[in-house]
Amino acid sequence: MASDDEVLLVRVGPPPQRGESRTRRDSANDPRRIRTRAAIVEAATSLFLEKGYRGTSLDDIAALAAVSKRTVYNNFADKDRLFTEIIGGVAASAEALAQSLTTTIAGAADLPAVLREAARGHIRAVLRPQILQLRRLLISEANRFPDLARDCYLGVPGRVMTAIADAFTSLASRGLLRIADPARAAEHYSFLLLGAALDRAMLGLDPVSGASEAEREGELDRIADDAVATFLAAYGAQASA
Amino acid sequence: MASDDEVLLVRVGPPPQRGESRTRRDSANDPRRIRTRAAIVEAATSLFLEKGYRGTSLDDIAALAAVSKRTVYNNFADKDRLFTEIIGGVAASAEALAQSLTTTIAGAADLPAVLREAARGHIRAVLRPQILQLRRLLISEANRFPDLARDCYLGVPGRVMTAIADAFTSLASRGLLRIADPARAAEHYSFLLLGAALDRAMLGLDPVSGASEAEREGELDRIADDAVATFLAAYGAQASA
DNA sequence: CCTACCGATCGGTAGG
DNA sequence: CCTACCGATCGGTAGG
Repeated sequence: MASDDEVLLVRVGPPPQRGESRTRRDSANDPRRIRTRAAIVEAATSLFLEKGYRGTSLDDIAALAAVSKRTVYNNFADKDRLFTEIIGGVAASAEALAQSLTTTIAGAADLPAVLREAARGHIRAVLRPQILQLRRLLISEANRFPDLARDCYLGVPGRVMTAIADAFTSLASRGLLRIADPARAAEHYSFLLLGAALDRAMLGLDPVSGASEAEREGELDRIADDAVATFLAAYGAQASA
Repeated sequence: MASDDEVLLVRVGPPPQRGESRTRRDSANDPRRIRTRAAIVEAATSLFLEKGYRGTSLDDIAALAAVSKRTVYNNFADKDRLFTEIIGGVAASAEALAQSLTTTIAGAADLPAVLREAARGHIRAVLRPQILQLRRLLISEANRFPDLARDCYLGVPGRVMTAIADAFTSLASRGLLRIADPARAAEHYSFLLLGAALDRAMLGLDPVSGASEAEREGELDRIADDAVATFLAAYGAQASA
């Protein structure tokens, strides 16, 4: 499984240009400014994910980034825009991570084995601490930032869902699955796999019950295998529904 | 289906006695004190559910309850305890609501029809605005109130899950289901039914896509029926898994 | 039970 | 003169 834990914190780069990209080009590409902005983004990302929107003050962000608060305001118009950019960046990273999960399914030869492998990776990706924090944060602030929550949902789990639905359609056309409604089948697959663990994780409970690391890994595998077994029993080529 | 929307706001009654229940018995049962406390509980419940913990000030609560802020502190030690009592009361009401959903399944004669009916009621109960707000609130404050979140989870969805598992065990012993792991089967049933709609609702999206009321009701029925069909295809007596 | 008020901290901005 | 950035502080409001 992927070990790129930092992929979620990278969003480092020049600030978005607003019109006057020609005349201010030099200052925008100033290495000092780029470094400063990256430090703010990194600090804000970890603080927002950990403490939420209201729980994070601009003083905290400035302190962690080792810049003055005025410097934060020189790079971001206000707290709302900073938050939106940060979460959008994390969601974009999560989206890239998610896409890699669904490419392998469609070409499956031994479907059960491939589905089990994909499911084992999928549940571990979704249960990564950063992803769980992102979900919690979007849920917490869905009232304050409804567009952000909707865009992130459509961008990450929504795209994964349609990718799974497309893969199922392809598998059905090859006679490997019996799918009447691909979108519904993708929902069923996703929540057979993720529902219980995600629900527990969102409420701060351990998503899996194992004590040791090995027990937890085994439990994750069992969840994935059971989900695939139930899915194939219902949607497999030889199934009755 | 139940139309008792106010069942979640009732928790009206004398304050919990702390030791000295004899000497202060009169003042604790004072009708004025009971009425005042009920007003505070009602105001705090609606504000906490709507605006969250940090978004609700004690001034707001006092104003809505038409009492002074000092009166709130005369009834509740601090904001944390007020919040904990409020949420515990809402969860207790939700628990009572949930229990009624699972009693009918076990004695099923026509299992598919009974499951469909139970599922249609179940998803509507979970998607009630107050229940969704409670879930959102517990997720948002799971870091600040970990014990509360855990207790509410074990008390409401956890008990529903075990009740479903027990019903499945009974149905399996009568040859109507093929269940190897009742707890897992209950998870699969629950999240086939609720997963997608709950996930969308948590992020502020419409859980169902219909525009008119009738379309939304039809979509809810379809979600329930599809979940039951998939579940029975996998776990029904004539299924292969 | 109310008015008044506290230590602290919030998001945002002043001058240099 | 420009920029990026600083120390200090603004007016309001939080829980208590």
